[in-house]
Amino acid sequence: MGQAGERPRNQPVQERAVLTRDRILQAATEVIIQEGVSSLTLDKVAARAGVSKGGFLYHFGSKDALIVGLLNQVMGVLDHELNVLADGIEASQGAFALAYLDYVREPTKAATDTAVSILAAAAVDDDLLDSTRATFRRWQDRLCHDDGLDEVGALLARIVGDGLWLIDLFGLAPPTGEERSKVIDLVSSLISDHGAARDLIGSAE
Amino acid sequence: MGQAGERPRNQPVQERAVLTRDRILQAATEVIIQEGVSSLTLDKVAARAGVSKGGFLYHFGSKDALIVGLLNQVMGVLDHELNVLADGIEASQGAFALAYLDYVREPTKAATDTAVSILAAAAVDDDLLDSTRATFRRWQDRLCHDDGLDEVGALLARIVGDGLWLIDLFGLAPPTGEERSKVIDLVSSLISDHGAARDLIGSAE
DNA sequence: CCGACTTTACCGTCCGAACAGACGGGTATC
DNA sequence: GATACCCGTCTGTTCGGACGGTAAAGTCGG
Repeated sequence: MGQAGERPRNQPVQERAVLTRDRILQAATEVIIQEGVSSLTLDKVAARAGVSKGGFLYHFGSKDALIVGLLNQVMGVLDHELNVLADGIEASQGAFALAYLDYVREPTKAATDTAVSILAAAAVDDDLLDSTRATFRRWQDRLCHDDGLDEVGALLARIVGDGLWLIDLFGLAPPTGEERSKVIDLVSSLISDHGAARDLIGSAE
Repeated sequence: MGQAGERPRNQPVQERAVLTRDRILQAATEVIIQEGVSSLTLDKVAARAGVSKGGFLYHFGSKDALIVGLLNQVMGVLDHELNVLADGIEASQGAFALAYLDYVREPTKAATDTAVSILAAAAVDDDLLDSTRATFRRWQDRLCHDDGLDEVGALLARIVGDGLWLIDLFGLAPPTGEERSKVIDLVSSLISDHGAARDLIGSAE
């Protein structure tokens, strides 16, 4: 059997319940990362979480519910980390965009988990991604409006950020740290300098 | 039943065989697009291709083989279309990079098929993507060397190209044609103008 | 403070459906 | 008549999830 996360006894029920829920989510993430999306079965997740199948189904009524739970949790973490990163940037404008880019400077655990969950959702049923899509739409809005960026710069930041992130996920010849950072620096300076984009377009045609 | 693609009779065997093969690949692609990756079963693909299950297994010995075939075919198409596009661009340098960007100006069928196949492969078994990864590595090499671009520009082109493509795949708030084209134009002019990138980096720090 | 009751959190088993792949053929083409 | 191409059926297995049971934790009247 997989190493069952120890299940604490003699605790307030409500508290223990949420811990079990978290253990299940954690177990599911581990299964996907280690064995792939197709190995994500209720039995395997339950076993790894140290819970019976019935116990599992008490917390998540279906496999779809598990995946939605996975997405909600991990997207929440991502959103929070992005906010923290944005707050730590002292730029007058474009702080969120710079954070968005800085976040993918190297692959992080939360980003990987999210990507993995998205992949699982897409593999099972496309509709499960609806709430995730809403989050991305919110990020796009925030990039456009809250930061005072021009729309092209905002979109560029998101494409580069998401692009790197998704390239990492599928392992499609992901760039290593050196060039990767240079690209991020380039794009960062591009969107910080308001007139640069327009000048370049003008000189091109 | 699904509309079985008509199966031509009275034809040279070899020719008919390859046609059947193509019909199967086509049917598999349609199933994934219309019903999702999880609905990709041998029975369904065989029925839609107008072939018995045994007939299917004659051409593809396993489900994995089907997915690999799917990837190889569609990546070949993509590679070919990219080359055609690159040949039609009269730029002195960076033609392939410009083609790479131009290709995702709007989502195309081949790109969608590829993405969908990649998703299927990733969902079933990560290793099935190995040959696809090799193709991306070749593209990256070509972007770097054959075009005389600087490495940062080459990488930027690929990140933006792949980024847009993958955002489309998952429907993660994909940008519409207007802004999308502006971003592509911006990046295109950036990588065409050799000194622009360096100037921007210099002025930023 | 104490019993009776309800609710929460979880267990173990069972089942039907779906699926991948094997096999033993048939038939048209060379 | 050999062989490439294809058919139809069968089987073992796997997986999702329904279900009945149970022991704690919480609630409440007396």
